[in-house]
Amino acid sequence: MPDDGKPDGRLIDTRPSVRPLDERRLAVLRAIVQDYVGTEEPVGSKALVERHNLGVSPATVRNDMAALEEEGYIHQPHTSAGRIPTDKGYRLFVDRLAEVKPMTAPERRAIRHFLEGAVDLDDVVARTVRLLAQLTRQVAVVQYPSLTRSTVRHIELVSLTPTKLMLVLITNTGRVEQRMVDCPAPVGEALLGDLRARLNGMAGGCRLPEVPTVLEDLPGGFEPADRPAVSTVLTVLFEALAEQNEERIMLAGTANLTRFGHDFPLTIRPVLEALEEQVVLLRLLGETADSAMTVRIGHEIAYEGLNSTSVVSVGYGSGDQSVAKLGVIGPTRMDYPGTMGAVRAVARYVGQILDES
Amino acid sequence: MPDDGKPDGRLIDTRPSVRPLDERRLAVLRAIVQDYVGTEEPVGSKALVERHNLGVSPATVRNDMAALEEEGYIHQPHTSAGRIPTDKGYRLFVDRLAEVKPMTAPERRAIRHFLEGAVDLDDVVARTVRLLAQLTRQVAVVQYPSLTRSTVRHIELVSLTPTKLMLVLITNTGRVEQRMVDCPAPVGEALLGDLRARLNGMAGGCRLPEVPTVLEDLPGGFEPADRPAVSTVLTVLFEALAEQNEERIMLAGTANLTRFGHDFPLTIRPVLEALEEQVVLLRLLGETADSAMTVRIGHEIAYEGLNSTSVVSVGYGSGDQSVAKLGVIGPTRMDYPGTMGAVRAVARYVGQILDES
DNA sequence: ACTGGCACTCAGCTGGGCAGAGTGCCAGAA
DNA sequence: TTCTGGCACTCTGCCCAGCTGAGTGCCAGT
Repeated sequence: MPDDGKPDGRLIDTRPSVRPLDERRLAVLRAIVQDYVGTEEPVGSKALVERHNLGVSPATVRNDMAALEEEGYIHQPHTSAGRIPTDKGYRLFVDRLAEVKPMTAPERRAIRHFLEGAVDLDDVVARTVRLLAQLTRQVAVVQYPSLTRSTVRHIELVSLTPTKLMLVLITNTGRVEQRMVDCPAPVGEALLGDLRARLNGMAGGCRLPEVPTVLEDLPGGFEPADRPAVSTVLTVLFEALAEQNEERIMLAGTANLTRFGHDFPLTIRPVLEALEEQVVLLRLLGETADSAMTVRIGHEIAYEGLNSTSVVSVGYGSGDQSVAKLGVIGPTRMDYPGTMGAVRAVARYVGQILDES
Repeated sequence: MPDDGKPDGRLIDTRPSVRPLDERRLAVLRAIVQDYVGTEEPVGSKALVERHNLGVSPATVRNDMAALEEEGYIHQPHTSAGRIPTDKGYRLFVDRLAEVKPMTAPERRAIRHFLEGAVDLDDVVARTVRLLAQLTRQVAVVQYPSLTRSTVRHIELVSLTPTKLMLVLITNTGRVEQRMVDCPAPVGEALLGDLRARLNGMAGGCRLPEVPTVLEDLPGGFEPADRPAVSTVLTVLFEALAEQNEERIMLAGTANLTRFGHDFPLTIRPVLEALEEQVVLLRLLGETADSAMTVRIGHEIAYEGLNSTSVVSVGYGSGDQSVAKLGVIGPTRMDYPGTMGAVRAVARYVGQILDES
């Protein structure tokens, strides 16, 4: 179907001088991507017209393909083979040619049901990551809800020996962090109780990043003799808060890497290496936009070992606040609409589950 | 070098009637294993005599090989190829022909130094598993120190709402477990303090499995009105203790799977799948003898997906008590002496580190 | 602007032939 | 009896050539 004058204010100039890709060419590209993703084999002009009914002849399609190749959207492994999409081709496909494929109602029910069985935060994350791996048949990554957006539910101090305390921080997302504190002087029960009460009174309900500001002046309210101990506790607490940006991640579905492709011994190695580096994964997820779904394709990914993969990621959270990210990693030739649908659906339901708990 | 009369009390009957494998044949088997592990290729008689100086001719070695094959220790992929060891051959090698290769002094220093940097239990385990993967160039598995052998350092109760408590259990191995408790009736501060004190007084220092016995009669010591709440807390505590047999595991070095062999797309898949199943890994480690090092080879492993791998595992712990297991998983054709040396050394040093903290 | 036809290219398969590694066996030496 | 050298045999792996088929680019014609 040709350009029949979309209301873009240029009805007269029906053929703007810059017309790199008309409708049919896009349709051809879309068809190439779909076929290649399905068959894993370079797709030729003849097969294309047979499988999709674009009402033109192979020769015409060949011309379009030549143009698409010229512009860098597809590429020929060797003369006289079919075409395969380039990273740029997938990019165009994702941006303009594909719609996120929504999950069916039974699928949605299954997701919800599966996640609802979780008993604690660990379990929620574990179930989510497995579910995502299974739905997409790819490698799934889920980041634990970050502490930076959560709030203090309770701070507990436990005396282990006269000078040794255990500091326990409990957040509203159910996460618990503990730290040892070596105090410079013995801490009595009275002081401990007082400190515990004041900590909770002042910081309870605060967002974690705000805690240092809120507690800044706390030592001043204590007897001079007690101040060193109080300061030590605070230091440790602040450290714990800061360190929480070093976040945890859970992984599943690595066995799906074996479905990567023919040449996979070469591709799979760097991917496995990348997956072992929490740092890499965290950076990967970190680059995800907060609300919208992010798709990074092949060389768009900064980390070299993942240049033959694509990453689909999105934030999830309770309410509309995103508290962490999740996503999947797969070969560039992946089913983008389906993957994006699954990722979106799972993110949505995890968010709901977190809300409820 | 022929049998020159070792003092085994049978100087006269130099050739006992049962002589399935004499010295040289064992030497041949040993040489085959060593070469095959090194080259990954079937090893022939000629190459053997060249590389190891068994002072005999290839023809003689051939005869020995025929005998070894007859007995099932080695096997020929096809006529006119060299031999490769069978699982049974590796077994014999490990049991009788190989010595655990001790780490060199610099290696030991490096291990120790690397582990000493750890800041908490998670970090110890994380470092251990990475270290082990790096040393052996295989997949490493480390089980978290089990709770069943550890003791109670502290039990903390925190009131979140009048009827909602948070129970925190801290063990001497540094592990922290928390549980929510929903009480049937409001719990006042006085009761909470009392309960906390009694819990710690009675259970502090106890081994975890003994805790239920020790605390059995606790509710009786409280006012009748408070007993339901106390019972609820105990129930949750006991649950937490029981659940801890569901232990955690950490994994590293999966990228080393790519060094598995030529045919690895087929082998690697079930292995990756197995590695994702904590249950499988736990059972694998569970079958490890408590003190001695265990080596399971190929089909000796109950789990089918791992039938082309070998597992070297050993317990580790503080003092001489084993609190958990660790090990590595690699192809059956692995460097057993080296791997065993590394596993043993790492286990030893983790034990020491745990002792110190 | 599209189509049919044509010549061309090239990967992948097939089959034959060859080299090399390795074996088993046997007769003779130690 | 045990080892050795020699010999014939069996394979796999590799190379080469030729063929087939899929796919292309181009061009002339509608």
